[in-house]
Amino acid sequence: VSRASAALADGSRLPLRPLVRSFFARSTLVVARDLIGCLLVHDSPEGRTVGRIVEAEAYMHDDPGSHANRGQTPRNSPMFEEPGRAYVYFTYGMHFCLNAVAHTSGVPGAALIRAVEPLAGVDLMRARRGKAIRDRDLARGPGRLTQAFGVHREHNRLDLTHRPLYICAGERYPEEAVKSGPRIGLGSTQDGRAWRFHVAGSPWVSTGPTGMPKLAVARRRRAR
DNA sequence: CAGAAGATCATCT
DNA sequence: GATGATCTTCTGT
Repeated sequence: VSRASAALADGSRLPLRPLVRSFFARSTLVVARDLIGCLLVHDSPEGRTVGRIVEAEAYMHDDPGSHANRGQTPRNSPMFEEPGRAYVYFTYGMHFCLNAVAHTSGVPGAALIRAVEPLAGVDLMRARRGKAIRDRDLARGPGRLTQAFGVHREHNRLDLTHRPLYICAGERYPEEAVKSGPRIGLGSTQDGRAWRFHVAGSPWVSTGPTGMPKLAVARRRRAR
């Protein structure tokens, strides 16, 4: 845990500088990479939560696994809109996932925020997640993260460059500290278009030590 | 309108 | 490693 996180731990008098829109108006791949180390902040009615992004995933338009791959639908329409917005969708009947819309020149794309290191508002996160949840599990995974931060359907399309839900510049991790690899699962690309980024060795990432986590759905699909 | 799949997680063995 | 929870969205007819 770095000095910065210790400083953040006591509360909210830190310099939170929201990212500007041009940050998101780049290739989805680069945005996903550069989100590593940035701070996710939610100023909700219940209080503020802050976490350092340690894992993100790029969904490019030509990735078969991207919601936008087969054209625009009501659900994925935020991916076709202005970069810097949130794309929040509901999945598996229980979970929300938070993406930052990122692309250039109208080509749809989004970066899924998969895990953060809790920095502030830990008590609030635990209140939302459950009393017995260990710190490590508060926001390790896209569904857990949205639950800990109180992100719901209503946050879809919100502008991530300002309150209440925003992303701020943080420490940039050096290249050697960030691992990347192809996302796995059905329709995952072998050509390097669908990429996951995470902080190497961080206990806060959902990615396992040996590589990518298994996808239950792909497994079960295979079994049938 | 029915059916299937899903950018997941908690829990059990 | 395996299973159930739970429901939205999309596709095909």
